[in-house]
Amino acid sequence: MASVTSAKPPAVEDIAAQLTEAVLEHRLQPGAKLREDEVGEIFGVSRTLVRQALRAMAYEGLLTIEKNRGAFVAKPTLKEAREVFQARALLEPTTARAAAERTTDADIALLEQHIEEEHAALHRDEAGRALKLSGDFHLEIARIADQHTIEQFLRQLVARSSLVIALYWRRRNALCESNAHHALVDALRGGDGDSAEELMKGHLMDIFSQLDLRDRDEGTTSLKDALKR
Amino acid sequence: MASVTSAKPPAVEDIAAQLTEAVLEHRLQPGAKLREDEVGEIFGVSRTLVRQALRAMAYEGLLTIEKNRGAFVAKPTLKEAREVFQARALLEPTTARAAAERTTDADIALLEQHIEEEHAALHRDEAGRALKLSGDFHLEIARIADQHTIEQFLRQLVARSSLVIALYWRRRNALCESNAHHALVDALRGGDGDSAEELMKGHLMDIFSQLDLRDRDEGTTSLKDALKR
DNA sequence: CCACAGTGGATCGTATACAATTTGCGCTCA
DNA sequence: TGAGCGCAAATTGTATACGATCCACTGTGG
Repeated sequence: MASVTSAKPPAVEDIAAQLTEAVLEHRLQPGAKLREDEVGEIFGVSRTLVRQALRAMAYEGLLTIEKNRGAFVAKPTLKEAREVFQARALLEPTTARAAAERTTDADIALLEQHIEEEHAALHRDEAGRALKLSGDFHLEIARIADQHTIEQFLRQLVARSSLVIALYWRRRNALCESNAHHALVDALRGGDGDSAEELMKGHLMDIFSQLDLRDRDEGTTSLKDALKR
Repeated sequence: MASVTSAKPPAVEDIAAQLTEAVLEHRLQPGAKLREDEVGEIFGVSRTLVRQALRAMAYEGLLTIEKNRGAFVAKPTLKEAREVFQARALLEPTTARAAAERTTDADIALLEQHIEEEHAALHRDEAGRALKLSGDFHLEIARIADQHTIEQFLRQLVARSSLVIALYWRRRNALCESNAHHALVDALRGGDGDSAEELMKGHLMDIFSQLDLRDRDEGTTSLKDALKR
């Protein structure tokens, strides 16, 4: 878990941000438990603030809070995994189109820097970090489109996508998609809304198709039930 | 504000639910302040639970929490108002189409009952209550479509729509849309996805066009900026 | 040897106490 | 008279204390 480098007073958002980063980078695996005392001790705050942070993350769908049991990194079911990408498929292509109409040179530079960092992270064998940066790329497009509401929804969906990938990713070999991001930047630079929309649609389908979402034995869905017969 | 009719121990969800209902029914106007002590006294709980409820509502976009100042019923800006309906336009038509494929007789009965209640509320001159029921109708469709993730997003959007309507509704005369809901039910009953999608799209455009979203002096949107020139 | 009830420790849920911040009022002084 | 300073009341932010719940362990009885 991330160390506390700040001088004195970490706020709720800091706690949530660091924990979120750890989840998105797969340093905290789905199912991992986050005890309030433990987290509080790490950040040097009382449980009050920790609870706020954990609840905020639960609202984002990153954690599951079970009454009297504690907070756990969420484990999306197959159905939830499909829903996440179905929702993204509804929101992102149109948003990419809108972004194409408004992209500035500064935006392009920022996006390219993003891709660069992602590439560098991969080179350093930091797959988790690369994945997070890849997600941020998608959020950046929503920001360019100046659609704050959709951006907030996408924040949740991208985060939950990270959990889905942690659970259902097929191959272990790295990414295959930095091309897709490059192509998107080209479309945005050219102000080509049609292409941007189509590229985004295809990109999402690509990711989705690389997940293993066949029905399977649902993990820890009760050994008891499995043996009941 | 709603009285506490329950016997003994109101939980966080109860508090949030009652407050939310009050906002959706316009018994609490945008800008209204919710003091923690006051709310706590009404519900007979400590500020701890009230704070949880208020934060939950803030995540839904119903309240704005200003640090050290308190919680206020949100006042969506023009931009936010537009964004809410743009997001709904992306999510709801496709969801209505999906719902048409899965609608059962029980669903139809429930939807019709909904319309009936809405009508009755209007007859009793409870415009706020009718508005809330109208929102629930839209959520019900997402539920029928079995899209839990989208339903959650829509819950936020519908709730915020209620605030938008409180602020930007043009005419004071009642509703004009119970027809639209009837037509949707017909399409769903017939399993006609195409119609359902089109009807929903038109319905949203209708509502949107009845809002007064011309640029205007944005209330408290920073006197400072307004005087800067 | 296994099943099961009792018990203790760990952990979360809620209330309360205290600290920090804001805000409005009144006082002073030019 | 009016502007500015400062204090006090009100309100929120954070920490801590206490109670409730869950869970694993242990010991006993069959």
